[in-house]
Amino acid sequence: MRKKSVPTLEDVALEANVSTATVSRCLNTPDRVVEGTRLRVLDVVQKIGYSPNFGARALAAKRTNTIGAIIPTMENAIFARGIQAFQEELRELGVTLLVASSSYQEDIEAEQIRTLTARGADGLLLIGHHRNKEIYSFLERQGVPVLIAWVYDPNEPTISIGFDNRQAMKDLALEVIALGHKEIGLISAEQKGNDRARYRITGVHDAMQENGIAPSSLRLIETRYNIESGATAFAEIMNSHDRPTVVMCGNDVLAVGALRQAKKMGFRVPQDISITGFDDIELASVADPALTTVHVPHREMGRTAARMLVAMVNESKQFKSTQLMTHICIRESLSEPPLHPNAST
Amino acid sequence: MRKKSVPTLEDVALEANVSTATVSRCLNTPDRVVEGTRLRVLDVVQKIGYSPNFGARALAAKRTNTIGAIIPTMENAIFARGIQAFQEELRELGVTLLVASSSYQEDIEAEQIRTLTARGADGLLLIGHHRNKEIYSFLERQGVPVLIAWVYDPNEPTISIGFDNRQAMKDLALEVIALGHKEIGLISAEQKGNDRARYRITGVHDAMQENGIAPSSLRLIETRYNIESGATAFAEIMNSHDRPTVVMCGNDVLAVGALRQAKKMGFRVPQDISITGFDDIELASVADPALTTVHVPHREMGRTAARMLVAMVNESKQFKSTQLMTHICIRESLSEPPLHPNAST
DNA sequence: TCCAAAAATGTAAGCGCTTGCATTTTATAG
DNA sequence: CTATAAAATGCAAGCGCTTACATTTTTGGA
Repeated sequence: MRKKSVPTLEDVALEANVSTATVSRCLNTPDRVVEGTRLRVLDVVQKIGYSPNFGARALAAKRTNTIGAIIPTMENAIFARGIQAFQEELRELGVTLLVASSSYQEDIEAEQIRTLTARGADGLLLIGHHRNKEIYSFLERQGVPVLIAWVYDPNEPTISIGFDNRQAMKDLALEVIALGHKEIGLISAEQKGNDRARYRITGVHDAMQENGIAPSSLRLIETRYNIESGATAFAEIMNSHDRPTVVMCGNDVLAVGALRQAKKMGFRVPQDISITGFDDIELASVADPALTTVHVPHREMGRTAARMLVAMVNESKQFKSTQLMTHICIRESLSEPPLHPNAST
Repeated sequence: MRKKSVPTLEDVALEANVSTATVSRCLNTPDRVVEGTRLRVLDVVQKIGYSPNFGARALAAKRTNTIGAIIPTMENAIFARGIQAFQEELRELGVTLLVASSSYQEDIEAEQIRTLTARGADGLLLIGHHRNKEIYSFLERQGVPVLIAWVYDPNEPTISIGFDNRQAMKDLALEVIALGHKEIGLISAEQKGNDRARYRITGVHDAMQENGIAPSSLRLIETRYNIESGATAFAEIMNSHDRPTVVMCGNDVLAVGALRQAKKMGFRVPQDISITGFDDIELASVADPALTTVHVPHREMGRTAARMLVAMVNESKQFKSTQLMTHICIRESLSEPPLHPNAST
């Protein structure tokens, strides 16, 4: 029976007849070891299947080559593409990514932040600015650089990479209004702890204001982020006595839910009711009718975020927030309002 | 200026006037410390914002309360729901989840396995049985229990939790054939290194065989896992001289791509061509027409996997593979074959 | 009040690795 | 061939934590 315990640096050293220091150097700074020795050592490493203990390494070297990311959810595609790109780029930079998800809950996020930090993440990617002050000071105390993604807000103290949610949604709302819509419904994710949602709502308000439509006339429903909730919210809006002519949605997932519910309730989209989304995830173009939405450059955001964060870890100079541009993606689900709004159903 | 360095156990001990052992116990086995002391210590912990160093802890305790999972991709929803459930359950068990994705590449997966192991994952969740022998022996040497998910195959030496991909696909194919289809197309993920794909193909073969249809008549295309590829493959199949009357797809993502392409090419689904999927992810019910597919109990699989794996880590007794049942989910995209197959387009 | 057993706490030895510094070996030049 | 600088390697001190074992304190019965 093979010796059960996992081989350590020392085992390699003994077997290769060198000191542990040399083995360590073979692994970390190979050019500081003469070729013969190096080959011999690496051979032994192979042979006995040595694999360095990460904890010990982190402890001794105070560096882990690891970056953590905490996203609100893995369950829908909103963050998936961006994170995937983030991970790919990190890999190329020789950095490992640890992902955790918080289920949109602040306390869970805080816990995950502690976990990842304790695990020695050299840097952290977080979504959105909104979170407890204490967390920021904790992070600062730990000396862990943080990059905020999916938002661009140069006024926040923490560096961010992303887009202007408020402006993007405003642009879309302007488009909607330009088509003649005055009665607007909005299905949003819950604002609490979610600044993206908040910014987007404000964007709609802005556009209404600018066109002399009272922002208070907005039919706003806040709900959880999934298709079902989108459907329910849509039903609620459409069953009220003053139906809007367009239902804008805080993201594509909600919009797809709305779309489905519209179909179920017998509304034709966009003839009877227009629906818009946000994010331009795959779902948006697959839906029928295809969703008019705001295109977000997820992959670009992920890759850039990776490079920025790694730079932040390595260099201590001051970085600045980066803005990415979104654009409106006109597809089929948005048109002029019907002439006789309540004709159908 | 505050002292820059991160507080350690010793700092807490000094401040609270106890030994480091006591502080450690307050954190790990609070009932072994008298209340007064415990409160005082925890107070100090709070005050100076102490957070234990994971590496040191893992090093000393030889246990990390962490489980790793490596999935082929985060980019589409196939694994998302299962992993989300897995994570939720782990959380309840007080275990942290580390997720990595391999982009369907064996070498990347091997690397991630090493990484997660080195990081001290107490156990590992992997998808599918197929991988290099060496990896299994490496894992065994490291003493890291492994659970394979998304597959059930009691003949494999490694414990698995999942469903019988072959049988499930066979059942669906039987259904398809029962409707009268004889000309069958199949869009599959690449078989290489993907036993789920392989099992599913075999399942279709089985059903054909059983009905006296030559398995060799199957129009099979292997492609990458995304909507676009599904669309391309569908076009290829339908542009060939002997079109099938039904295109089965290895998963819903491919099926949605096929659906989209069908629409684009002017085929009515299911009147002109039937399409089926596999997995029953959200996309399937949202698509138009809604996809006939195989429902996989993702959440149940995730939760059960979590409990099993944690048990495997804690108890060393022998575990056995668990099978979950799938069922066919009949929706709109499948019907009888058209009377005059090549009437349209 | 005293004593043994139980409970609480302290002491200190590692866990496996990196790295500054000391020592040995090799290369270079005179 | 020798002296010296440079390269390679070894030595050993931690990194921050857990835990077996030792010591001190508390508890409770006689």
